[in-house]
Amino acid sequence: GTHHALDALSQEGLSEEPVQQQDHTDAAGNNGGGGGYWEAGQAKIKKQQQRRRKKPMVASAETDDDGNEGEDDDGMDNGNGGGGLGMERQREHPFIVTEPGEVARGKKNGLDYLFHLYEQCREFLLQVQTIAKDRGEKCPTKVTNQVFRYAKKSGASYINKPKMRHYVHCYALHCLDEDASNALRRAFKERGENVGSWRQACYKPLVNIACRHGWDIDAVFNAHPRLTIWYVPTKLRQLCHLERNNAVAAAAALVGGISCTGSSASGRGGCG
Amino acid sequence: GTHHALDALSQEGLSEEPVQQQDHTDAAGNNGGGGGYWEAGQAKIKKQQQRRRKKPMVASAETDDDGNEGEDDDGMDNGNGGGGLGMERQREHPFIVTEPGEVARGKKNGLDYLFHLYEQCREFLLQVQTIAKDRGEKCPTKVTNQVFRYAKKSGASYINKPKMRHYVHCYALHCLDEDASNALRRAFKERGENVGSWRQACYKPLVNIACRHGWDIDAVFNAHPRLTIWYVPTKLRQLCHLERNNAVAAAAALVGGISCTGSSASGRGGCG
DNA sequence: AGAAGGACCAGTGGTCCGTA
DNA sequence: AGAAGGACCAGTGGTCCGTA
Repeated sequence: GTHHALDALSQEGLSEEPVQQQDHTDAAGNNGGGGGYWEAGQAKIKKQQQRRRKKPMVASAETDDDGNEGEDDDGMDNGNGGGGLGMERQREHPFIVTEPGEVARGKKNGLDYLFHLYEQCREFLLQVQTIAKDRGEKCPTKVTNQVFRYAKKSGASYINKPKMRHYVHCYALHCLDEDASNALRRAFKERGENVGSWRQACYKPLVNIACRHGWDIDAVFNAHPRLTIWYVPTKLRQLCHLERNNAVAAAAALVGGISCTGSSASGRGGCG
Repeated sequence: GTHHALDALSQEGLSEEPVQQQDHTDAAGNNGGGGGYWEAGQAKIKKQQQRRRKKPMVASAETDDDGNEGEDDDGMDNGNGGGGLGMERQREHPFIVTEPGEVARGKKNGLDYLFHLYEQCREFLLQVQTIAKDRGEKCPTKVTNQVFRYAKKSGASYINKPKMRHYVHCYALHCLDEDASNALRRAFKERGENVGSWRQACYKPLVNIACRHGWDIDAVFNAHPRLTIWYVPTKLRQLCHLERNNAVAAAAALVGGISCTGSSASGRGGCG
């Protein structure tokens, strides 16, 4: 692998939080009843669902650093029932908006490091693929749960699914238009914006790229070798769809009452 | 769609069975504990798992033919709580081994009809894809649960997942080498073999095809436009893997103690 | 307040086994 | 016995929300 100097950067001075322990006594179930698939992508219906509140947990303990203890098998050791009391689990430093090449100071991580995590995931996927092919098992083409599990088992405990999914579109912009990505970083750093607003701002240039490719954001992802292994984020997909509809409506307004020729949905309006 | 005269054939004189009703009171759960992913593909370990026995059900009722009742929405109506008593649900006729072009007599279905079901699934997938693209939702590339649900909703109640998965490799042979498939059908019909043994016999020629493509059965499926939408069956994948290992072992035996040059795993032995 | 990530949940892939 | 398919289950994709 091409393990990078950046790896070391994130390891110094991690934030800490008390370790939690989960009791697995509640069975999930409830596969009965309603909800069609088609409704899922629609509007905000599902957002209204009640979620069972997680009950506050008792602070507990486990030995951290469950890296490679030399198990020869790939079975997950999800035995959380580690030993002593009072240990604290580390949590990654929060990201801040940094310029390209800039190393974050203090208990922060920079965006070069964020993007490097995506490269690491890609390497883990490649390893999982190699193993799967060798064993004659089905071979993942995307960064799946299996890959995240493999990364964790390989000691990369700082990689996790919610984080990687959260920033996928930022990485996408970095891959697809590095100049635009760099300019955005510099602008948001200068304005003193936080990571959340930088992240939000990454959507728009991507929607414009999709526009230039007939609004097919999947095709955009699949055309890029480092991006094709990532699922297109739901929100980005929805934004592209909304903008396409806007473009279609604008085009329709232009022609007024004249009947549609059938090419308007894929017609080129302005792409931002 | 290219709806076919074969569709009608399966509709006359279906077998019957009493309708069952499922109570959803048992919650599944049990997500605690062991079992790593990697073990799943390995050997027969998982086969030993105990399965909870389903308790015998009370015979109940529902109105059949839940085809297009004119719902304008795609939500599943999985309300099983239909009306009158004493109705009986129909079950498809069993398949028999037929020659190409031969129509099954009596309460049987022939193999042309079986293969036609795969073409119908493909059409349903194409429709699902069209709808998904139009809505800006993620677009399936394979025949998924969603497609089976759509097929059922569209009135094709004779299509179901276990059946289609069961015979996928038979359809694969039909796609990849129609002459060999036809010859096999004729031979097995002549010998009076049942569908099960014909189905078993379809594996071997496919393994030979995989052999000629460097044992990459996924590549074989993906190279064929009508086959790429089907998941490679687990058993076929395993057979290809086993045969590859045999070929490697045989090659290794030939060279004896001489050190490996690294090309043996993909080297060409005989392909049957 | 802004942010990281454990853990949850609906719906999936896969196929067993109660059914006839 | 041979076969069709309802229904189950482990592990997935997706992300909420309790946490700090």
